[in-house]
Amino acid sequence: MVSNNVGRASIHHVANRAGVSAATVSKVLRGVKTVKPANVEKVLAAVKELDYRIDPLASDLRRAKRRIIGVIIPELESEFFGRLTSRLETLAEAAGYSLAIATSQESEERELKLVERMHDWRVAGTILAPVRSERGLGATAMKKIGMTAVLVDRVVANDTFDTVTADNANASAQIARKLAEAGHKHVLLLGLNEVSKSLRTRISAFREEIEKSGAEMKVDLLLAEGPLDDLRQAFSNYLDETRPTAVFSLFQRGTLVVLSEFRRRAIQCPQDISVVGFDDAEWMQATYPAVTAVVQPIRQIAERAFERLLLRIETPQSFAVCQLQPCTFVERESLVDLKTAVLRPEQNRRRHNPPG
Amino acid sequence: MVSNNVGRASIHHVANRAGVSAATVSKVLRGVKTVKPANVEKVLAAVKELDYRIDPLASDLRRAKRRIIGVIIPELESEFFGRLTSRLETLAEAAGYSLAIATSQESEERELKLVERMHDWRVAGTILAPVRSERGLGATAMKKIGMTAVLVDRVVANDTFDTVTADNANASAQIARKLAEAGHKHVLLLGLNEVSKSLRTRISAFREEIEKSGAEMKVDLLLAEGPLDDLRQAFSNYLDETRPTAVFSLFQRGTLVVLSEFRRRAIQCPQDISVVGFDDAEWMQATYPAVTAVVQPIRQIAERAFERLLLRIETPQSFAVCQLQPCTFVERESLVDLKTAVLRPEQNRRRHNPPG
DNA sequence: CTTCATTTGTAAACCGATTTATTTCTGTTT
DNA sequence: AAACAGAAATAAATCGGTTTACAAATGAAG
Repeated sequence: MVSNNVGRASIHHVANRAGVSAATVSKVLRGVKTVKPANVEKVLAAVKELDYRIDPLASDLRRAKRRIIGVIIPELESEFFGRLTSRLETLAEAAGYSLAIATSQESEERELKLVERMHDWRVAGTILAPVRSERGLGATAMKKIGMTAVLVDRVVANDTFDTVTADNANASAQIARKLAEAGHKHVLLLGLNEVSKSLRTRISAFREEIEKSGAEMKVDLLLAEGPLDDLRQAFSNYLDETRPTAVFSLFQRGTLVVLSEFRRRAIQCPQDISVVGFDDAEWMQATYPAVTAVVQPIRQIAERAFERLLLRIETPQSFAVCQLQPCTFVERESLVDLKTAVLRPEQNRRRHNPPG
Repeated sequence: MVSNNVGRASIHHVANRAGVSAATVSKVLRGVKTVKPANVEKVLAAVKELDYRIDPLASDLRRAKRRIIGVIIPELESEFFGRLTSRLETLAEAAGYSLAIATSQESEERELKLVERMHDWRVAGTILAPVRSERGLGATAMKKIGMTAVLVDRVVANDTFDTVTADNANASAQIARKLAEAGHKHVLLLGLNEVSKSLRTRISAFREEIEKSGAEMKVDLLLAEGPLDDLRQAFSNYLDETRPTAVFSLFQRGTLVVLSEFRRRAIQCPQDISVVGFDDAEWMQATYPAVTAVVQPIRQIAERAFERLLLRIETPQSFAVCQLQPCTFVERESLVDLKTAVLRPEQNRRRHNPPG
């Protein structure tokens, strides 16, 4: 029986050509040993002649487990998730899986839909970087469904799923300590998307560290939901009435907002206000000034997450582990020690007047 | 006959529950009208009770065309392809397709493998952003296979595939004109990955424009294959012996190399050397100085490409079209007019000595 | 009350693979 | 040469759907 799928040979074509049954072809291709060498030859020849390749989806259908791993991330436009996904792709391929990548676009409703889609696709497992946290719509649905999954990035420990994330708390506390030691007595924490677990962790860890250490510091917090411009506006309003000695941006694009607003207002950084950013980017070495930042261990997050997922796919695990990957810290120019710094205002003026 | 796939109801379960045949269930679900309302009710009820959802892969298997569109891009770590992919995802979903995203990691061999994988997956069509050009390994294989595809970004017109790309030539010529008009008589073109068609177009268009206009300008070209650090080194060596009046970086990360090398050497931009970048990024407004750049119409590229692909999937087209999407231009601070600018060196010194 | 034309419903084939249960082919051993 | 064990090959069932071809039910016309 020869089918009608234009241009593409099926296993039956090969069987015909080789004068054997489809079952034999399947065996040869999967390397089952119980085939006479002469027949192996014939099959291989037919495969070559017909340019035959297994249809992995048809194959998976019968095997009842698909060699596809779902990846759901909030967005693809920042370096963080791009890098993460890229690394996951490499790992997945090495393990014989393909990736089904989808972005929730920072929407929990969409996240839920995507979880369902992954379920429909019968993926072997899913790596979810939730919009919100391990209690969000997506993760909740996964739990109900009983999906094999690992949660990354905007999560904390959880008793259903393995979680892998940067050690936000530690990194944030470290920044708090540094700022306190550098004599900063008034710091603004700047964030977006209050809903993200990572952000909340960064905020609370900062506060707790200050409290614990007994340092004398006023900590302001500025958050804005929705588009980045809202945050820009809020930050601008804030600066109209307050001048902290340092700003700690809790996410990458926030750092950009800070820098560009400083520029617009001709605020000198770090002389007037210091800046530290959570989440490093390549461009931070080229800004004015170069930004001191926390760098997240993206590679490690990807690797640990994938490792756990594979483990769970292959052997059902009894309890969930929570892995915190340590961040590192790049010291550049944007953060000064108020106690030791001797500021020479004359040399620090920028030449351009702020545009507009 | 009730199957064994744990936890998941199949169409047969639903048929049983509703007391009809699987064929009827299929019809109801696909909205075929020839089903008695009473049966529609029963099926819908059973679907809800069993939480049934069609397995799209099994469904596609029989339909012989899969509702999956392949996307092959060189990398996911830069804004450009992240944005492009994101947009494509939205478009694909609106049209009832899922995306299979894969990165060639700037390797043509990998690109070829991915084309083959997409073919194995029997995708309805593929959008390829080639590592090299419309004549690279991937596109060649696609042609041989007879795959429905659209080529984007690093391509020019082609008689087999539709191509969609930024109008590199025009944008580059425009930069050439601007530089000439601003009195720059010695310009360095800085690029990576000589193999990319876009880059080659940008270079040749620049040269041709200068030649055509008869402007008097020395044009140097610096390229480096492989890692970015090679380019950094090459650029550093170049600066040891030459000082152009302007650098035109032909790609985004090149602009970063230029800026950081300037910083290291305490070269004043734009007073000592001007900079223009191809491919804008959000961070370019926060660098020192803010970078004047060409911005690529990513959204439009995604939309035109998807539109053409859909057209080809639905009705085989006879001949290929080539769409050039116009770029725009953001004027910021890094490019000066040598004829009018009055430079005041005293105010332009940066305060920090270059590190190291 | 037939007869014929429509609707509506379903059994069975099919998509392209894998897996099972069974048959056929070997090669020994009596 | 018959009997039997082990190896190799295959027919058929299966995965979860869709589609086809035909049968059954319904309705209208004669």
